[in-house]
Amino acid sequence: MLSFVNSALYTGHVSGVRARVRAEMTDEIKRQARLQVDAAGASSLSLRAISRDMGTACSALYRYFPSRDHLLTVLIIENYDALGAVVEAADAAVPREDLAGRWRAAAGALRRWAVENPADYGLNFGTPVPGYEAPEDTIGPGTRYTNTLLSLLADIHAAGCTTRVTMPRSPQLRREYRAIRKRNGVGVPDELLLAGLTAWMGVIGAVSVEVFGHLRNVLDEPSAHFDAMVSMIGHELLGLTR
Amino acid sequence: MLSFVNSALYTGHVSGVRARVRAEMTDEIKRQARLQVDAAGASSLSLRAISRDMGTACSALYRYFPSRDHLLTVLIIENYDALGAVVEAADAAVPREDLAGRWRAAAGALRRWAVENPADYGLNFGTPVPGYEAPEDTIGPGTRYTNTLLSLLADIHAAGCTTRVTMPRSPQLRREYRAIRKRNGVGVPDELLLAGLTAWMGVIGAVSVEVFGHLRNVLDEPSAHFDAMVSMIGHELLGLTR
DNA sequence: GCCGAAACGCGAGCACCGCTCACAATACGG
DNA sequence: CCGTATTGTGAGCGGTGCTCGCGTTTCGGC
Repeated sequence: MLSFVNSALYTGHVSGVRARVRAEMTDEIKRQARLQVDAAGASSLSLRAISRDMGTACSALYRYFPSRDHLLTVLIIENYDALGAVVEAADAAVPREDLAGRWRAAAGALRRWAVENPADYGLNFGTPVPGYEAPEDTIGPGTRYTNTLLSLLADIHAAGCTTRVTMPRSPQLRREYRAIRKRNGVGVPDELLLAGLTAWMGVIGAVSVEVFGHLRNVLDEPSAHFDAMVSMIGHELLGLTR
Repeated sequence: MLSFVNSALYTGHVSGVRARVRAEMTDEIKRQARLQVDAAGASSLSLRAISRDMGTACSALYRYFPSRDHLLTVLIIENYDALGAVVEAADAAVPREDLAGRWRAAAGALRRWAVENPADYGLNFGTPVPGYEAPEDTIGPGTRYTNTLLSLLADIHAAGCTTRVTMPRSPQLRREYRAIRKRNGVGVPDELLLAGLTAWMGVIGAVSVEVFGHLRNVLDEPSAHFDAMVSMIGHELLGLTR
């Protein structure tokens, strides 16, 4: 992790005083950056402010992160990783045969992480900077939480749950789904894939709408609706009969 | 519209040379701002760059918009209005008794507007600035496209369509839905409200995920999946039998 | 028609930002 | 032990939002 960042800056040995100090410094920069992001959002993250808080020259930070964007990229990667860990843990805490419970747990964990870390959620799932191409390093961690959902989908299929969802006659869409199956190595039928993608987008939409403040004059306590929606999606779309 | 902005700056009569020039100037600023937002995103909107393009002093712009945030707020309001118009037109272009067609048209119009104006969509539905409270003026236009969906929901209920969705035993959620009915004057039963909110969040999630680039390695052409998802939601959740 | 007041355009200026660079100090490895 | 690579420093460049005082222009009431 973080390879692309440090490889361009530091190629020395990992042992020795210097390497340890460097690691501490890097961690402290990230810690301060996270404080700023949580306090005032990613858009107002300032390397100069970090340097002030740390008592160093602002130019010194560029020895550790080549640019503000690279620092933000590292935070994004760590966010994806943290979200992935949270969703995986929630899924793993439920007996594997309780498919509806696992679905609710995974979706609820995603929402809880987002609500507890709104700025981080906004950094990863909000408006991207135009022209900002997600570096390779973000792809791996970025698929961690979706892989949990995909595995759950595979288990749903393996358990013999059948969705009521029907697939439209669209060769193009069938080709897309075939590519997804091949890329991820899951043998989920088209209907369940359609239902699963819809479930995923529904959760992302519900969380985004809540975290980004669009429910202010709609729902007082969005959690009750979220739980009802997730259960309903599991029942009506994913075919989880209980 | 724009009342809160201009009321603090200009209270003169609407006739006369000065008022006309002022209106032209205001429009030109907004035009240039929109060019910048579309080109490089809202985060890099610069009043100084606008002043350079217009050949005026940067301080002159503050006679028209008291701050960069106010200018962005005006753009947000206009975006909500444009989105509302697009969704309303799409809904109105379908025979009122074709409920499934209206649902597909409205959802498709929202997505099309978002895909054609990604920066604008990001400005309204993406990461908000922490601490940024949406001014009163944004609430009205912001509910325009949701009102279309609510009316459609009411027509679905009036047409006798019954959703398969069942409501959980949650007094709190029932209270929330009662408040929504009272606030919007629609007599939609709890089950259909749950289905409708889920449908809305599903659409927002699908569009956000696409526009914000999270489908890059998932779907080559998201429109096919979006159409399938919207039809499926109409059939399975909203109870549109055809 | 005139004259005070309101609105306007302008430029300098403040504090902040990301980022670069030459230079001095330091720790490491051969 | 000494050359070299790494690090910290401060000045500096061009950019940003925003403020303020000034002179000019336009408007509205007398």
